Amino acid sequence: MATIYEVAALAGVSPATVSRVFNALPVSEDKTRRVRDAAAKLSFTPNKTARRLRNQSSEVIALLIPDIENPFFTALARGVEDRAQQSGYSVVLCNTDDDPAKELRYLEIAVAEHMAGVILSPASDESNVAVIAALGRPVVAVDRSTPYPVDAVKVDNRAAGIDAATALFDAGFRRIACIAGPAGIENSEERLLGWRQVIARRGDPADAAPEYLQHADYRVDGGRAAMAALLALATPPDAVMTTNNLMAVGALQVLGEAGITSADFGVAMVGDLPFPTRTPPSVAQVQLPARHLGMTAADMLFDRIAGDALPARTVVFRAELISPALPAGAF
Amino acid sequence: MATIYEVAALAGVSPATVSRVFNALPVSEDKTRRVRDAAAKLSFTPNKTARRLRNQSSEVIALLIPDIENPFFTALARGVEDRAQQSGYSVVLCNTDDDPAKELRYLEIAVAEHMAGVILSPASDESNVAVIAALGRPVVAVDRSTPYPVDAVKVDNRAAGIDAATALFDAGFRRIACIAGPAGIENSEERLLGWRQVIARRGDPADAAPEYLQHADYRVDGGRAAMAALLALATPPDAVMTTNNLMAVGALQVLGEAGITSADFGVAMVGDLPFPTRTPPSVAQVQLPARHLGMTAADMLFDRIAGDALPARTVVFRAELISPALPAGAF
DNA sequence: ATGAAAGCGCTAACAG
DNA sequence: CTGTTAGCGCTTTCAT
Repeated sequence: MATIYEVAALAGVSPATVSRVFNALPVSEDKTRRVRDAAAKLSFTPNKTARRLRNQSSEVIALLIPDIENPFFTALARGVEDRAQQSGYSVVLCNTDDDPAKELRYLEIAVAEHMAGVILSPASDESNVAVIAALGRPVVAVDRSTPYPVDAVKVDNRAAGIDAATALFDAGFRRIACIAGPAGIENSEERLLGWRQVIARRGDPADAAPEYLQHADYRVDGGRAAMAALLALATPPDAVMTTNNLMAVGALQVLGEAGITSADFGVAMVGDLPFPTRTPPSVAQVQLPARHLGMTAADMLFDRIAGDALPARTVVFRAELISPALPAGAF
Repeated sequence: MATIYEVAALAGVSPATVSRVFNALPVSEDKTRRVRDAAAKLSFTPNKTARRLRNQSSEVIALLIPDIENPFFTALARGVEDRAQQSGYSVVLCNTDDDPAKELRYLEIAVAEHMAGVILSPASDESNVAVIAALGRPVVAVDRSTPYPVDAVKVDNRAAGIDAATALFDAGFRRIACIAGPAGIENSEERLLGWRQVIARRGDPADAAPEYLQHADYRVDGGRAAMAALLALATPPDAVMTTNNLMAVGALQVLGEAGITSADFGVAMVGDLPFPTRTPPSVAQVQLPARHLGMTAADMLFDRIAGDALPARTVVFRAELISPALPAGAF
């Protein structure tokens, strides 16, 4: 790894001039060429660590997501990455496991590593965004928001919940259960609210049971457990909606194992069924624009990095219902 | 952000002593306490960038994978991450898109950013591992190997291909097609070889057709296109195996759209069907220990970082066939 | 337009 | 055990 000193010596200029050439500052044409030649000969690459120490900032942003194994978040990550690439930034992907401690650790790393900014999907309301925002580093919340006033990109979760529940009602189901995410995760709470609203407005109280609301973690096994509990009820529901994609996968697995088909049982979800092998899958999906969320969050972050100092904004996307002709047969 | 100088001043010691305390070097108990108190009061965190510039190394490793949206690679990433966490390292996840140029860019970043090591799934045979290995930074190849002599963790791809093809034969299928990955990607070539071997050994030449071998990219749409091409043949196959998970998803989609069930058509894959909604899915899967690959690669990398200088090793895992009672009905 | 020199925050000799 | 000091490689005044 050659340094600017070696390049300077070879080119017969000062280190400062080498630096200027690599930072597109005014340098005479002649010297510019000599520096470039020398740099090429030595295959010189500016040392980013030194530059970072000097500048107190780097061209790296952190993306903190709760579950790297959830296709929703990987699609979101793709969106962020694509935009970052365009802007010459690298993305450090961190998996928080929805663990506030892990999240805090990564936020501190982001500070200590002089990252240019952070995009995160907060693990909880107490997510310590202040840690990083206090240092003047831009932060954008994505998919979930935080009490701390920073930019945010989300979907209209209430509407998404309403759409999912409505699709089941419209298909003729009446005892509609809901498998919600962990209490305290904002987007799940909102989607759940949409379900409640539809039940209250269109349902018959006789069709409702408190057990029709199940809470689970946001993963496949959580969906499985919740669905099993629902089927074990004295009067099981005749349909279920889930507040995310992976819990729907678990629910469908359990339904399949119980030999129940979509002729008997409605399924709707907020999110996209990941890697479906049949088309159309006989479940209603309220599709989330994951990739766009990521792209938009990245755009906002780069605006902030560029110095934009307007008050915090929130962008809300509307999710789109893809409803098959329910009921349809096997799932 | 306080510095060691401020901490030193407050504690009444020299900066070097502060440094020593934070690096667990011998310091008297009294001063240690004073330093810790002062550091706490100033909420001092060592500046990692400065440390990195000084040490020419950091506690960050890079993980380069070809497709972050493929659950196989996210599971692998989880394995790496878990081990890294245990060892106090952070993981920078980079998505190469199987693009050698992007890959090279990330490798150069890994060097310039003073990362402690790299785990990568090479995009091609020409992957310029030399760039990083030449600098004495450890590199471990995972899932795919490279001509450059570095540590590697892989699966027995030939055996996996044989297992997949054999499962279809054993289920009574005879005109067995293969949807292989891009030519030049080692693991696909090996799995394909397994298929060839089974066909040659057990098949009737009359049942074979050159068109039964299709090449596609490693993604869902590639699998779709290849499956459509197979179904359009004058004499279509009666079964297909794919050399990865996502292409199988695409193939299954097309079969479903064509109204073909597993009673008529066998499907096998090297890899795991991601997020299946029915159990057991009526396809044969040769399951890949993705997470273990990641964990093992990380372990090897940390060994190297710790100074292990033995000749390059390759660890090969054996994949495990999960075969349903084929044929079974709807996919 | 260009060079000399200071310093970002930390660690590792080297003295003591 | 502890303090002093010299950099790691780069950017940026401040002169020229």
